[in-house]
Amino acid sequence: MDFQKPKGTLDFLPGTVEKWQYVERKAHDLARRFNYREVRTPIFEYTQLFQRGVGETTDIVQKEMFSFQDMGGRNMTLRPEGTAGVVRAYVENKLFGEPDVSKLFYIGPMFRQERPQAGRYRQFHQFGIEAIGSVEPAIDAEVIAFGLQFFEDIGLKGTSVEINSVGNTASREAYNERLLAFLNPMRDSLCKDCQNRIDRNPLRVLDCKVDHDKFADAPSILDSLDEESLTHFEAVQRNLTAMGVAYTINPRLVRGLDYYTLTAFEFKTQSGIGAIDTIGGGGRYNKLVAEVGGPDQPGIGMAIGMERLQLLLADQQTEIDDKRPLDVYLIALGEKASAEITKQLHALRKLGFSAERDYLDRKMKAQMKSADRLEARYTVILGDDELERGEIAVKSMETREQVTVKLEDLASALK
RNA sequence: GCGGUCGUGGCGAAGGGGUUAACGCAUCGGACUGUGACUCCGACAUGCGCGGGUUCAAAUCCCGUCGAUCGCCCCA
Repeated sequence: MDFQKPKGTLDFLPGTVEKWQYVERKAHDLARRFNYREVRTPIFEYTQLFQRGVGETTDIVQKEMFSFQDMGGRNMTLRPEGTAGVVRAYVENKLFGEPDVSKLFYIGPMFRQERPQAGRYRQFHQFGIEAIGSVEPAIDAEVIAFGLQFFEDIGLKGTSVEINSVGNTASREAYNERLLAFLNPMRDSLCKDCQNRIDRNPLRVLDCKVDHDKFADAPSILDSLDEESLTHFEAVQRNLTAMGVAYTINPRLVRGLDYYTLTAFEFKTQSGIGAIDTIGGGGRYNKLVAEVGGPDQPGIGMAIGMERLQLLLADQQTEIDDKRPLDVYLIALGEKASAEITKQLHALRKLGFSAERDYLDRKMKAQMKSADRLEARYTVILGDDELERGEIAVKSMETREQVTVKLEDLASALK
C-alpha cells in the first residue's frame, strides 16, 4: 500500500457515516429545542490563542498540539478543543453586544497529537455548546442537563454526570495551599507520576491509581470554597434537582484545562470504552473571555466526544434507522433499451424518485441481485419486445408481482 | 513521548524455512438464450504491511520502519 491515513485518524465510509448523520441530526434538533445556535470557526487558529486560552501549563498545550508555521512565518495550531475558538469568535465579532446570552454550539474535528487507543484519536470530533454572558447557576444546570438529554435522545444507556466546584480563583488558591500542605510531607512515598503531578496539578494526585488509598484524609476542595463559590455550587444543584436531573458530587473531579472556574463536570459511561469512562465534560470559565481580550464576561460550556459515543452506540447495539431503500432499479436488455433506460432513469430522478441502474454490463440475474441488495421497492425491466410496444415491465420486489405498463405511465406505476 | 500484542485476497481466517498460499463469506460467470431464494459447477493473492539481512531456499528466522490495537501520562 502506497499511502495510509495518518496515525490516529479515521476514514468514515458509507455504512458508518449514516450513524454519524443520525447523531448529528439529534444534536441539531436538541440544540434547537434548547435555543443554541450553530457557529463554525476555523479549524486552525493562531497558536497563541490556545496557549493563553487553554493554558500554558496544560498537557494539551505542552505536548499535544499540531502546530505549524504558515508561509508568512505565523505560528498556527490545529484546534485541540472548541471553546477557545468560539470565545475568540465571540469577542472578535462582538457578540457581547447582543441583548441575550450567547448560546452557541459546534460540531467538528479537533486535533491532539497523542498516542491513539480505544476512544482516543488524533483527529476526533466534538459536539459542544457554550453559553456566554451569564453567571446564573440556572445556565450551569441547563448545560449539564443538555448533555444528559443528548445521550437520552440518541438512545445511549448507562450515562451519568459527576459535578464539582473548583471554586473561584481565591478559593482555588486557598485549597491548593491546604492540599500541598497535606501532600508535601508524603512526597517521597508517592509514585513517580504523583511527584510530578504535585507540581503541575496537585488535585490530580488524588486520582492516582497507585496511591489512591493514601489520600483518604486529604482535604476536600468543597471545604475550601468561599461564600460566593459555595452559594453558586448549591444553586446549581438546586436547579438540577428542579429539572429532575440525577447527579453525583465528586470533590476530586478536576479538568485538564486551565480556564475552569466554579462548576466543573464530567459525563460518564458505565460500560466504558477500554480504559476510558468519560464521554464528555465541561465547566464554567469566568475569566476566559477577558483572557482572550474581550470584556469581563462569564461563560460555561461542555463538549462531548463523538467517537466515544459511536463506540458505545455500536457496543450497545443501539438501533439506528439508517436504511436508505431505493425506489426503483432499472434494467435494460439490449442497446436500444439501454438508451431508453438512461432517459427514464433521469426522468424519474427529476421527479424525486431514488433510482439506479447497472453500469457494469452485467447479466439480468446479476442486476436483479443488485436491485435486491439496494432494497429497491420496484425493478423495472425493458427489453426490445417491450420497447417495440412502447411498454415496460414493472416488478414489485416485495410482492414479486409484475405488470406491464405504457412507458409514459411508468412514474405513476411506481407510487 | 513510553510499554505489550498484532499486520496473509474485498472481508474473516489457516499455514511458523521447500505447499500449486488451505478453508469460509462476498463477488463475477455458468447449469436456468430475459427475473432477486436454494443447490451444483467454475473463476477470483506471480504474492503474505513496507525496506533490508540470513539461507541453496523466507509468508515463515533476524533487524529496521510504517500502521493497527490495548495500556500509561493525559483527555473527548
